[in-house]
Amino acid sequence: MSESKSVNLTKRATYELRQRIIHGGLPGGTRLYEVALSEELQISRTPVREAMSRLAEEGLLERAPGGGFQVRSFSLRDVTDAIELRGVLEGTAARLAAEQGVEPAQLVAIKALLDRLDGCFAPGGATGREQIDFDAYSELNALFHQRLSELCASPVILRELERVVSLPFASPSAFVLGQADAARSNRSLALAQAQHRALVQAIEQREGARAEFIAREHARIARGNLEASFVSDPQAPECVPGMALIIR
Amino acid sequence: MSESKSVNLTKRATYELRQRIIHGGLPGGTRLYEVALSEELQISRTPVREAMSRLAEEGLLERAPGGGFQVRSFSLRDVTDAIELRGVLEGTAARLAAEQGVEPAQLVAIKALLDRLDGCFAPGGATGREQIDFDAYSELNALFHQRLSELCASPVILRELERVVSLPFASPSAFVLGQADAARSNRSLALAQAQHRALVQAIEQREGARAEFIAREHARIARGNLEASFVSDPQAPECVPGMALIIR
DNA sequence: TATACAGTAAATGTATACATTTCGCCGCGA
DNA sequence: TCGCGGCGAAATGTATACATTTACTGTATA
Repeated sequence: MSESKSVNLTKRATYELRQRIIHGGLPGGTRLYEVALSEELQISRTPVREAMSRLAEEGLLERAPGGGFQVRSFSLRDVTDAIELRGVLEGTAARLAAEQGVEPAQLVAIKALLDRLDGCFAPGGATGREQIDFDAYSELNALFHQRLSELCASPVILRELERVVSLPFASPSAFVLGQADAARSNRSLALAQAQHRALVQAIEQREGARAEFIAREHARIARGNLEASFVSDPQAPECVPGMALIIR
Repeated sequence: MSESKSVNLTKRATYELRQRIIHGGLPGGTRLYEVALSEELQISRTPVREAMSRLAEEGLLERAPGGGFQVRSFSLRDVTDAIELRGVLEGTAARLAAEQGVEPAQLVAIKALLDRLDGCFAPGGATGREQIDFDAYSELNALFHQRLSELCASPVILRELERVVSLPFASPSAFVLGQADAARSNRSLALAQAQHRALVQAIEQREGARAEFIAREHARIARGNLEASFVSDPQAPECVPGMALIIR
């Protein structure tokens, strides 16, 4: 608990509320009352209000009709669409990067990331089953997607992409961790990594359409994993952050 | 000036600031100071602050590094990208609509809009040059794009689309009005209307890929008009709302 | 001359009192 | 029983005093 730093109260309130929303402390649809929250957080109404405003900007809250805020709730369809949207936007970024061409240094850097991602697949030894370092993969994967998006050098595209990705279940690494079915998980990640390589190759060879569609297909893995999560444990797949937001 | 209604002060401040930003009273990059603005608008700091927060959410302001806000400024490239992004998102909406299929009633409604758009092209009589009702076209065009986006029945997609379109120069009707070159303008609008029809046809026939790419190409008309505006009058094409935001 | 530091003015951040609006509840009447 | 209307509690909206942070500027020292 190092959140009670000397940073300002708005940030504290923002952080605290975000945590509660993502982890299910404030389920989707919950109305947030300024007075109640400020008493609970021991922070006056002004920063709490400001925090809510920022979380609305972030997409976790929505403004209620007669003023005030409530926790945004997402149907399974909404989540599917958000992932699809990420695929479309990443695809656009990749296409633009391919069309415009990218700095050699950036290509070198992103290829280095590819190699590091490969390093997460430890040789399985005699068992034949690879042991995957999920935490490292998850982190590097997020970084890879970030760098990939930056290749298009478009602040406008990047901004919207960041916005979509800020929804926890739509982020590229949302479904990496804690999948119930280990075998399925290994297959997903191997396929995903193959797509990562193909994407970089397409951009390097300036194949815009190919890059775009690989990125879209890549996002479909997440979509598949989401649906698998719901099938395997429709009750509470709490492994995935932000799952609490999804109404069942 | 009916803006000094009895609505609350936050809305007044939001409206007033938005107007100033769009019409160039507050050029891109301008830092907004709460105290100065609240004195000028005769409104206390709290609603002014709230208004700035909302305009940041809208994309017209950005949060400055050390706190506070400044007017967002857009390069020509940013505007181009925003229009491209609109094309991509409208394309996605159209594709999803085609893939899922839409209610017959909605198709009927949007076809009625197509007919009304046709009505804006008055027969040119003996001159052979059509007289176009630009204002009516502009309004119907905006409505058409709105309805078209709604066909995909996806709140998530619609939300992001609304966000992009809220940038005045990225809206579908941004470049309809006040084009310097009348002949060019007529050609654009006729082409655009042909694309409108093709789009609806593609959706009706469930041709997702076709619908997507027509929508993208459709947005390219706006991009072309933007570039034409800059070539014809690089100084101050004040005809297009939001043009003041673009740094030259 | 450049840099670092301190002082100060002005900005944003915070708390809170007060104003206004909203919404639900209750009672009255048709 | 249903609907309308007003009353009241509780919510958000607003103003403002005060706190804190930031950033600039001027000066002193290396």
